[in-house]
Amino acid sequence: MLTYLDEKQEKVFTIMIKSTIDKDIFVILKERRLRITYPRIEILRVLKSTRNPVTVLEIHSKIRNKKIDLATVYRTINAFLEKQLVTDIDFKDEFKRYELTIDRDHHHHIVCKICGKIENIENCFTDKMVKEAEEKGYQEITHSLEFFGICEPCSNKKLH
Amino acid sequence: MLTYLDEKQEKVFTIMIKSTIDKDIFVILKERRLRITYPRIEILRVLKSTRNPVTVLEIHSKIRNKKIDLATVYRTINAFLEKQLVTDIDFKDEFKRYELTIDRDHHHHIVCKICGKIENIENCFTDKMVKEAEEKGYQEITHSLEFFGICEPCSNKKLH
DNA sequence: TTTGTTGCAAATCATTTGCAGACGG
DNA sequence: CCGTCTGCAAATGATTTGCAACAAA
Repeated sequence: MLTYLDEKQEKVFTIMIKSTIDKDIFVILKERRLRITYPRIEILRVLKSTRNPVTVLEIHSKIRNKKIDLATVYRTINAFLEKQLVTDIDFKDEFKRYELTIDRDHHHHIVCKICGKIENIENCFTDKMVKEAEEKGYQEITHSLEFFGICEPCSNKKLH
Repeated sequence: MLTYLDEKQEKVFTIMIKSTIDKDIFVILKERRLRITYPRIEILRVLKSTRNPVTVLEIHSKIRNKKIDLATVYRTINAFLEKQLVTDIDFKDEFKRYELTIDRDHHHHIVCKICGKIENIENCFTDKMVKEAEEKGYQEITHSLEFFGICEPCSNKKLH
């Protein structure tokens, strides 16, 4: 058996699964026909608890039980991506980042080019551009949009 | 010596550089304080002749003289990126793509999720969102925006 | 002459994959 | 029990880097 927990803990865990585990997580997985497993519960927990898009490495480091393999995190995130449970976001650095799509309105981000701080841009005005794409004959249109800039604290530091 | 050309050709080339070579390319490189070298001229030529964002591999395969190393293409593209001569574009596949910034208006793209065809979206309406970012205190704001959809031919094929 | 560039080969590093054993339903 | 998921280790593949030779200015 996979020894995430010792024998006693395992029984407790089994009971947890059936009862006290965050109903949301249970439902989310069920709805997408994903099996309810310990790694998936943990990864969802981390995703739900972070406000910014996170890298796979960040997810892995925030998981309590270190027995969960990095490869599992990659595979899980890709499964989530297929089920459109997360979106992938490109901040033009070496890591892909992920964010839950559920429980949040559609939004975008601005990243500080200096310190890397991330803030949300809550409004999205892309309808005219989507219309242009529709006129070209495209269907099922999605978009990815990120902003980059220098935040106030970093601007001030630049002036010494 | 680097044998792009034999001795005679080399002299011809030197003269070309000083006279008949695309003035644009000469000026572009000079303005950015980049040395005028054969690989850079070739890479600029390829970039100027392609209408869609291209990968480093595509650039390399379109270069006439195959002595030019892939690593040189990577280094050159990164130098161009620093000088803001090209922009990098993420289509969420495994390759980064690049496009000349000069000689074109600001625009975005829509990529067919099935066949990969790329078309431009000529209009950009992001000013309200940029304003939101400015209100948060950000300066020197840029953005990356790509659209994804299914093009008309691919939609038709899906219906058999 | 000085400094920047290139070719070549090797290294890097995020991500993927094969497989056998373990788990979920 | 069947089919899916996971851990482990090894592979993959785009991109980067060290270095010595070479070219631009």
